[in-house]
Amino acid sequence: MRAAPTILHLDMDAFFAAAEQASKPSLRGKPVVVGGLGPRGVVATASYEARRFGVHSAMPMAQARRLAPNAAYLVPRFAFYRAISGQVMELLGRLSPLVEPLSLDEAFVDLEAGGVADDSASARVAGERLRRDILVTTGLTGSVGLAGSKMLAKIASEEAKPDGLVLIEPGTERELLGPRSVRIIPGVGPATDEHLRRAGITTVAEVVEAGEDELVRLLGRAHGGSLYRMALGHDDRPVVAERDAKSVSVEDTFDVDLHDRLRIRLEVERLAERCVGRLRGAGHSGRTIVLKVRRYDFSTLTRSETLRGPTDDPVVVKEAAARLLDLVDTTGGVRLLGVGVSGLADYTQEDLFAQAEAEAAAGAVTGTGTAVGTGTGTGAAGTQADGPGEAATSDPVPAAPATATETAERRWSPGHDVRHAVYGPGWVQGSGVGRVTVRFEEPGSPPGRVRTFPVDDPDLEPSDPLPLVPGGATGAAA
DNA sequence: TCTGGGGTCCTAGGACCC
DNA sequence: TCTGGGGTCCTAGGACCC
Repeated sequence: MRAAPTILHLDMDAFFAAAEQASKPSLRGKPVVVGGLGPRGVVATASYEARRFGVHSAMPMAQARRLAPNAAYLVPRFAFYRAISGQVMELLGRLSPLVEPLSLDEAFVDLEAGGVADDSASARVAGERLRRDILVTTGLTGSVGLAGSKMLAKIASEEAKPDGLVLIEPGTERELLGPRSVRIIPGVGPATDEHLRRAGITTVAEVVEAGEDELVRLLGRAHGGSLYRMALGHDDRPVVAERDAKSVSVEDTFDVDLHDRLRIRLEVERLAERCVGRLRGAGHSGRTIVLKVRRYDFSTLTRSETLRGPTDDPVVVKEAAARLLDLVDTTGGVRLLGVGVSGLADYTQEDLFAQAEAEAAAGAVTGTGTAVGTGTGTGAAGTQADGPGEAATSDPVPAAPATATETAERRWSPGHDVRHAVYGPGWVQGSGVGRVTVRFEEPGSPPGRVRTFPVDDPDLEPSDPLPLVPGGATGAAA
């Protein structure tokens, strides 16, 4: 806990939805819901207008549609959000070398390490200037929390939403937190809340009264201990700039449950390949392969296997995943499959073999003079240098063979940018029965009008997102 | 039309070792 | 010579976060 509020937490307001509204003028001031549009989709972000209808993150899309039937429903465009996020993180980097991103739209900044602030007044000035810079360069609003610890800075930014700044003066945290629900403390979710409620604890003050021993008894060593410290306002966790990834995973929920064992095996192999693609793209290898299966009744299980050494070989991961699948009963159907790799390293088992052989060979050279192929042969089998990384090697395989029209329609996802040879830039409002509807407008323009085309219209083509701010560099390499 | 996808951290039991 | 006491690794599951 610092004596000055020099830890800053930035949280962009309704980030995905706000980015879509900024890029599509006709959606400004309107309810916008971003999320999966399939039969099993959930809400990723709802604009504040949509929240007024009761729509919120993680809500099933079907429920959102019942609550807000007139909202715009869009699929997320991560490449676009990443580009904006990059601009925001760049601004944070100007404040301090110590920036800890938590997600695309959230980060901690250590203002003291950046030398920009050592007292409340200058911290507030830095925070307000940051909010202004973010608005100018991205056209979006973010909320800022300032406090003497990470936990309090995060609570402050939550209080500041939307489009605000809250500074918690060190020394005032106990009276501020005391009467609030325990849910205000990060790490207290529905389960912990219920657990505490049954023990008669609902407010932060009651957590303090209960005492550390009681909390440890209720919640366990780590959780109970940290909750007690947080309730007192004690939090000395530093802002850490770089954190190494610990696992890489890929999963798919299917529109309809899978029953066919062969199909299930095929999907597991495809997931294993995608997972390895990401693993290699990040320059990693891993020792533990994890298979995740969610069954028709939503019961979820994992099976894992740890190899003797780390690998980034798609065949090795695929075979391990297949072995793990053999351990799982899938009768009744499967709604989700996932493949992950943990125990990450930046070398592989094959590297070690190659190294060991090279050493043995080096020894053999002086020893017997009968050295066999040193390294080159095994090296080729090992690191197959620079894989294709995250290349989109596979399109989703539809459950049933697609018609040509369906294939053409898939090119036009709702919300994605397009360009028409005559009408210029616009975005897909919807598609179906062989037609695609486009609204012609762009970030700086007034709300545009809608036209409909055949899905195979040669004048219409997909395009990259346009910058949200004139001269800005938001155009994502999507 | 009930419940995504990508992560992190913790717990608990058994194996194994000293 | 009635059952010690850690430590670490592995596996499975669960809570939580965005």
